[in-house]
Amino acid sequence: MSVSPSLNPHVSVDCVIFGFSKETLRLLLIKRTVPNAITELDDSYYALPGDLVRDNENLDEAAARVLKELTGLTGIFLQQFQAFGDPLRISKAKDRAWLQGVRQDPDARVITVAYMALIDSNQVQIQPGSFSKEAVWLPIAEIPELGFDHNDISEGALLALREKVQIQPIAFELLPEKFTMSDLQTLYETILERDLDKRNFRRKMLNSGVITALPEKQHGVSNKPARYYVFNRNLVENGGLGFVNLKMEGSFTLFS
Amino acid sequence: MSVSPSLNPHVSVDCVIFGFSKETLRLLLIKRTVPNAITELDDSYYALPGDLVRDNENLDEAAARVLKELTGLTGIFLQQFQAFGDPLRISKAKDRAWLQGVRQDPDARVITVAYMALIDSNQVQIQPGSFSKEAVWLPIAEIPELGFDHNDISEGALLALREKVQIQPIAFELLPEKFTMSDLQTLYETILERDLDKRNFRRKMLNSGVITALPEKQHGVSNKPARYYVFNRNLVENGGLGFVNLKMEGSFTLFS
DNA sequence: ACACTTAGTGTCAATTACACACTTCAAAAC
DNA sequence: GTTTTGAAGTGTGTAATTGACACTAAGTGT
Repeated sequence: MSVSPSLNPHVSVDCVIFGFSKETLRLLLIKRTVPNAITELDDSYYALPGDLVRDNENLDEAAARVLKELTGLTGIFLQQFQAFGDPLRISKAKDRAWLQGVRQDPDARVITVAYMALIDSNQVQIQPGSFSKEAVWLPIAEIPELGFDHNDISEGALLALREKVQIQPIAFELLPEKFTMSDLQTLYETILERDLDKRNFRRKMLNSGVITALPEKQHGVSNKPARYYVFNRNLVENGGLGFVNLKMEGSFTLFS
Repeated sequence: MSVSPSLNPHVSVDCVIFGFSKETLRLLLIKRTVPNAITELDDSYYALPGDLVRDNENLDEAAARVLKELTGLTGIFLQQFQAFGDPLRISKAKDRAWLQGVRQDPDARVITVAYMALIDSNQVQIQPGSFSKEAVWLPIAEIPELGFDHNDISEGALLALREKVQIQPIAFELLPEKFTMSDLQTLYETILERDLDKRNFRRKMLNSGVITALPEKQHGVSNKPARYYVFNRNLVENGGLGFVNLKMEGSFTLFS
């Protein structure tokens, strides 16, 4: 039945790493530098962090390794969302130049499995060296042209995030341990790209049981200090809470 | 940065093909026969249809090819849902025997991208020869031990289907062109594994606008004949309808 | 003490969800 | 041709949820 292809593809993982700071969603991107054959100056461009999957590791492990090498963090939210395997996804000149630079066959096909990661960006210290001289948090509205098909992958991740956030309480992964109700609302508004009513938001969040109020309040702010909350990680992860459903405008629900 | 693994993995696609008949959800599985070194009789076992991805095709094309070779059908609902890449996913003796039979290195790693397909099983005529001497529709409750990690993949597909059905009107893909309201309700009840109220179901389905009543009714049934309906494929695919949201027991909705 | 800024609070009307039982229609049985 | 059988089809009242909406509270800075 199956005829073996002439050359096996390479398989990589790429991580779309989301962070949230200064009221914007951001992606953690790495900078790559490649020689430009014409100008003889170096070109640089951004790409998603990723790597080939190694012999002895599974896909989740590979993605976790990439994330750890770049950020030093482990145990963070990381979820596979789509594989990308267009035979022509490596065709830009600079991508080929980069592959040559890392001594890989630039004609080899690479199939990649994309993951999305949600991290509290304040907690990250970029690890020197491993992937790139430089890594930056770029607002999603300002993402330039990336290497390979990484723009497509990033857009896919954003759509996946928007869907997931409507079904599971995962947005908390983007906030620090303690956060205010306004922080949380701003985050949701940013991800969903629409305004939410303050009072209704509070009511539903509190009724849902996914967060707990702390006795502690803000200090040193020049206005009424906000109360801090924490995410009920244990309760949610142990199935104490079901499906979270963020109803979309124009939607309708089926069945009792 | 990245060290090339000693041997590139193979990449395949596997299709979890759902059908619905006699009030049960079924999977289309193929039978594989391999020599048993000890008994010298042939062993056989079931597996998901799949194949290696070819050089010139993308992942969706590979999955569509597998589906077409097996069923002769094109243009049917087919959606990627997860990649599986455990290094030990090929370890059972019969899987290795089968790989040897098709002249592939039984030690090579295979990473697979899994798709789920929804088809009207009445419409399928299994194509002879291509994949297997035999293909069968087995009720999901009666799936035996499959090759590779195909039990895991099937379970993943079922969970994905259950989630998708709550968000998008795709269950129709499992029914014939014309169907009765009871057919539809039974299908939903089967997928969701819970009973639904007849009157509430009808009301919401009709209000949702995803189906249209035909003037035609059943003939020759020994009870009150049911009306036929069709799925509004065009309306739904052109974005005329939004998010479909099937609220789960114990769920809660967030935000206005 | 006053200005400034963000936090925090309650109600009402409209919509949606859910529970629930009888009548209608056609064929088959007698 | 009357009766039996079995699934189709229909409506209402109650409870819960949604969504719109504006003022007071609590700090800091001047």
